[in-house]
Amino acid sequence: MSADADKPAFDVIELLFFAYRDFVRDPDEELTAYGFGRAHHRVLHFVDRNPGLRVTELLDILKITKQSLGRVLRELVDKGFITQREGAADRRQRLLFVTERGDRLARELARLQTRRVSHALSTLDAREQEAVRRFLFEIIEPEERSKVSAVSGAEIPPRR
Amino acid sequence: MSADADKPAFDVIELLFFAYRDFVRDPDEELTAYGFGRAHHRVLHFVDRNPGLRVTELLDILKITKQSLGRVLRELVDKGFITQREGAADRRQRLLFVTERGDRLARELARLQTRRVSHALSTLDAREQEAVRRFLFEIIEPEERSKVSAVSGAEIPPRR
DNA sequence: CGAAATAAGTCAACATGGCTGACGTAATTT
DNA sequence: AAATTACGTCAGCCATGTTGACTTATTTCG
Repeated sequence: MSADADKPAFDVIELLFFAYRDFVRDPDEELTAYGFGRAHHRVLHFVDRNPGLRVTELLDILKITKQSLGRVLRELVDKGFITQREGAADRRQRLLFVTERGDRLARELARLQTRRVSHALSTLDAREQEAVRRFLFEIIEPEERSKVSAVSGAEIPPRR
Repeated sequence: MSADADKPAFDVIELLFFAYRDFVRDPDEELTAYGFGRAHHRVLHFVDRNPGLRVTELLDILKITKQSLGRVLRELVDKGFITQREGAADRRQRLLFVTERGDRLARELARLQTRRVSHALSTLDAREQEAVRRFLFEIIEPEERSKVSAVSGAEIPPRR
């Protein structure tokens, strides 16, 4: 096989650390201007991408507790970046939507990260770009993969 | 070009989030048994990989403050996972080394992450694997790349 | 119908790991 | 001899995660 499963993959482990460290840098800076942090970014992002998201679904995506989410969600609602609407079928639900302001911020943050990602992808041909997507997808915990496919637009080409 | 620099790269942005979320999961669990957290892991990892690392260098790698590092470093030293030795040339320096215990833990944590990474790499051919390394390397802030090459064993094949 | 389960929110207390600012000490460099 | 550097430390603050307990409204199920 090409990958020695036994020999420590130090290089990729470290690249993941450094890449992620810098991947979240630009948004982090921008967010301080709004009094927000990384946690707010994540919530805003997934609500922007999935209008009408239920709170329970968001908790499952983020893998944090209801209480942790509660704090940042309240701030996002108070400052007018997210609104909640009662579910039509199930009135216990508080479906989440971004406001126009929320959408603008979400897209600005996505633009910053897209700039970085697009640059990196531009050094690869189409097949190699697909390989990157497959690699990241396969890093994800197996039971989580179907959920990621559902929530994210990412289409992962099959192995081989 | 293959990558639309304007169209938001939502798929890769989200894959990076989910992949990193799960990438740090196994070590996080293991670490609680020692009363350590993610911050200790990072310190232990880079000292294990770079014996004799200087404190200043470590600060530059982690991009945190001296005070933040001080806390976790003290705990790692107190619990016998890291030792400090006076620099031979410059006696102001406190060069960092892992103890035998430290080495064992560092390698165990690396094993967990290697398992995940190796699996993901195994779905790719050799050229695609190189593409993954190049992608991650290009995500890193340009001025940081040479430092990463120096500290990490990662050999990044040139673009094209 | 009534009981149980579910969706969501909230209060309180605590842990981790960042941060700033101010200082101190030893050693090296200029 | 003075300035700089490497490292450490005290004190306090902030963001974001945790557990545990409890409430309210609504839906589901026997």
